Amino acid sequence: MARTKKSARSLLPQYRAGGPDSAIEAIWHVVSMIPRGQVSTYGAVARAAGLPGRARQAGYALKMSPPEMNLPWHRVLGAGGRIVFAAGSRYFREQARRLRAEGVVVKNGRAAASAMSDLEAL
DNA sequence: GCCCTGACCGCCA
DNA sequence: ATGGCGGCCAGGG
Repeated sequence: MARTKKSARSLLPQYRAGGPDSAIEAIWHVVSMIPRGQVSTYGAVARAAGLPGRARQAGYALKMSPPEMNLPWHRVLGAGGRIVFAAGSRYFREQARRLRAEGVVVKNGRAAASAMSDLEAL
């Protein structure tokens, strides 16, 4: 997927203004609610956003999220708590660093299951 | 509109 | 644990 910019980015004003009314906004909203020190997965986020089976959308939404939004993207992992970025890559290290910074145990690119939050309960 | 590429997922060999 | 496969769907060419 090559980069995009405007489409999703142009939704930021609406997101700030009101409640989620689009797939991307719903995802951003869910991610913003993951507690510090806890993590979730793309699939779970998508479900919680009312988009079951659309984990890819969650990834897309995060990729497109404006930095100014300061979403805790690092708390979103692949199935099983695995960091999806290529091991050793820049983002991989960045995510592991941020997670450990908030107390999440990361071993071999995988977060301890105990840190997995139950979005259903939010 | 068709084809390919993804910050994905679950199932099965 | 590892790899392949089909399913999912938005963008870009």
